[in-house]
Amino acid sequence: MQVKIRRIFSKLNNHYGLQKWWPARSSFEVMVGAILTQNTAWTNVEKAIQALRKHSVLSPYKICLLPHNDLAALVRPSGYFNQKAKRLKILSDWFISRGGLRGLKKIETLQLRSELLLLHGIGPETADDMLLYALERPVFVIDAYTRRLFSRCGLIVGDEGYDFLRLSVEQSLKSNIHDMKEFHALIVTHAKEHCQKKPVCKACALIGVCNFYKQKKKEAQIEF
DNA sequence: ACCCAGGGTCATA
DNA sequence: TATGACCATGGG
Repeated sequence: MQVKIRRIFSKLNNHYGLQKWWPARSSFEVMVGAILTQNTAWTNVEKAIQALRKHSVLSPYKICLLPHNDLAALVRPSGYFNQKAKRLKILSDWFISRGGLRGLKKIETLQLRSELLLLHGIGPETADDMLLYALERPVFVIDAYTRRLFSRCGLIVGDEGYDFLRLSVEQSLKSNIHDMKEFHALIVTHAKEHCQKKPVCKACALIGVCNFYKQKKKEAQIEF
């Protein structure tokens, strides 16, 4: 398991190269993006971020002060705009109450993670996005792509818990923050470019990562 | 016209 | 605990 995970990381890394995630201008923007991208295409998130920037409200203080309807209108392109407007306000309120970025840096990783998970609208993946990419903590992000890839590679059955997968990757990469940032980014890049809506994933075969193929909407798995 | 996207919450059984 | 409904826009 550990060896296979490292092998997948290595192959993706050799093929796609450095990813340099997360695309954002500040830690707070990473957190905003993490909420906005929930079950949403990143291209839509970019439009929402641009709108927030254009109106100069991409800060926790501005978001707290902005009326709900105005905020919802700005994040409209990212979908679920009513939910996400509320979640952004909850995040901003917490961000300020914990002393901003300076305050957050003083908090232990596990404490930070449990606090994030208590916020309404922030689940495991969103919290871990924030911890890894905004707060530089050694926490890996498990998303639907990771599960799918690992499943196709025969590493997992599919019903493993979130934390089991997260800890498995964290151990495999020896809690190296840079590698964890890259690995998650590589998995997303790979999935977006080659594993969607194609009968045969040429990249998987080329890279030798998962060699999956589809048959009439049903996936078939080949041994890794 | 349908399917999916870098999830999470809530109600029900 | 395990499914299903719901949230909503934009691109393929």
